[in-house]
Amino acid sequence: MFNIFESHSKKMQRKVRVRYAPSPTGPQHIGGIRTALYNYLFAKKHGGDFILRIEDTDQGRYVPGAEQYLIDSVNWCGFEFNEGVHIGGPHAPYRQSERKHIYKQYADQLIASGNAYYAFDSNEVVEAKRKEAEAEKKNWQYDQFTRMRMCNSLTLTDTETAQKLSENSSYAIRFKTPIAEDVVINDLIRGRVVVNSKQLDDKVLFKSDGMPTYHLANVVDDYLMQISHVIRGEEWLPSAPLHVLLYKALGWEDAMPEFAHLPLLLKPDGNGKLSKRDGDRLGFPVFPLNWTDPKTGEESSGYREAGYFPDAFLNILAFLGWNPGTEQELFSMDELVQAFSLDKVSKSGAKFSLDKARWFNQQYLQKKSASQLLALLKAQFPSNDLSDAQLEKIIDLLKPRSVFAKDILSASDYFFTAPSLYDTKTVEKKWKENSPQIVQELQEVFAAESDFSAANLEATFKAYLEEKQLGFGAAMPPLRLMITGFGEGPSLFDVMEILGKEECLERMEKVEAIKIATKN
RNA sequence: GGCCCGUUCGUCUAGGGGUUAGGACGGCAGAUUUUCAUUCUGUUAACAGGGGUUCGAUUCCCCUACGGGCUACCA
Repeated sequence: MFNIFESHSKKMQRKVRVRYAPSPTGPQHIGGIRTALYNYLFAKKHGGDFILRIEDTDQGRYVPGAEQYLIDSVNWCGFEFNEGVHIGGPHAPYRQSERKHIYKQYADQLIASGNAYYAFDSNEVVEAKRKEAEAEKKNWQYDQFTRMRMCNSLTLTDTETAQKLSENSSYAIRFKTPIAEDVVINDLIRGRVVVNSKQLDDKVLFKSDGMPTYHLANVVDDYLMQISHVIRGEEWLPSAPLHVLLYKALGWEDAMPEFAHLPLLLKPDGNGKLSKRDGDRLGFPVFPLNWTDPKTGEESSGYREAGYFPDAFLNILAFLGWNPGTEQELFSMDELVQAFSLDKVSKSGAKFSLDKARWFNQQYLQKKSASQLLALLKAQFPSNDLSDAQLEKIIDLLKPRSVFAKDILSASDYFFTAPSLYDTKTVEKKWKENSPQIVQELQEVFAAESDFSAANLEATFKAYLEEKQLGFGAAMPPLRLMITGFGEGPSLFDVMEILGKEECLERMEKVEAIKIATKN
């Protein structure tokens, strides 16, 4: 007990160093980015470092561009690494393929200490064993119960082993899992998890191709890079006991990082964890940025291109599996860093909600000023001779009706082009027998006005209604139809003010067009 | 199959031995608005089931069910 306390407090004093360690097998989906984010938040909260390490020990699955994609994604979200493949650092290189020379010595060390052994069994032999067991509906694994019946340095004599090695026989190095030992993981999110080592198989640590497996490379690098906390997805929980055992076997128990296994992001439609292959199938992007598969050319859409703001996306991600325990929902990055805590991370998997995501973006859109949005949208507006002030007015008018910035763009057409088509439903419902006459009369009334401000237009309009004993419903919809082509939208007098007298009168001229040109 | 993790409104979640089980999204209704949207108000809806422990359990324990993960010389 005393010892546990001591080593615990020693760990608490360590400088916080966390890493995000993806395998470059394709674009990281939102779950991966969330893991990166939580690592970052945890690091910053504790004044620590955040490291990017690329775990590319499986050459067969390497996908070019995946690494850069991840870096671009993280940058778009607004956070950064302190060390990593792209920026270097005191523990460079940060790509495991470039650290290849490092791992063998630790595998050798494990063999020397009796914690690992050479396994000469071919893939076929092992596969055959599995198939055989499967046929009997049993499970077979290379473990403490079967290893003495296999071809390895445990069953071979030393000279036989030495001969095999000198013959350049293909071999792997397997971990010699301790016999029936309770392995304890004190997970920061899940609490105490105990697994008996007899359940574990003798995992390959070093592959016959000269590369380490994930397990070895991961533990070695975390140790060498002085990682204090391993924050990763729940899919790693089953191999955490192996990792703990490896730290012990390597004599690094005191330097072992703390573990925190994050809940998974689930598919919103049925079952299973969210995966890369879900692509666009789910009706929402699963990737932060657009991605084109270099092999198949298949394209997947990203949040950036879908129109999400990075700060909104960040907020959405942060809340998928974490909450501050207060009722605040909108968080800036700084606020997230302040509020983040691992013990507020939930234990169960979360399903993504498109509605909630849209709501977040809408909140962020409303918070942006017209000038901020103008900077974003100016180049995309159709060519026009409106002043920035007028464009900002348009933005302010359209903003409350929008979820994405691009919604403002698509709703602003009639400010730049006179409608040539008119909304069918509105025409059917609101364009009455007397509508042409009302529009014509209003045109005359407005033509007489020199003050084309929204306030004056409204007053004039109301005076006209008064005089003619008409209700709003008789005059407003037809007028709006003529000016914008739609049955709904922002305050029409504001629209007219921006459009100006000449343009408005011109649009009101085309009462005949209503009958021939409609749209849905 | 085995091992491990999980389970509060439809969704994200708060809470935690005694609460009217709270919030947000969505839905619905109403108010505001020339219309639409915004905004505001109200409303809808949950502790998987069964056993314990306890004066009392949704909260603690066990079992079951369900969901998920892992079970590769992939990560």
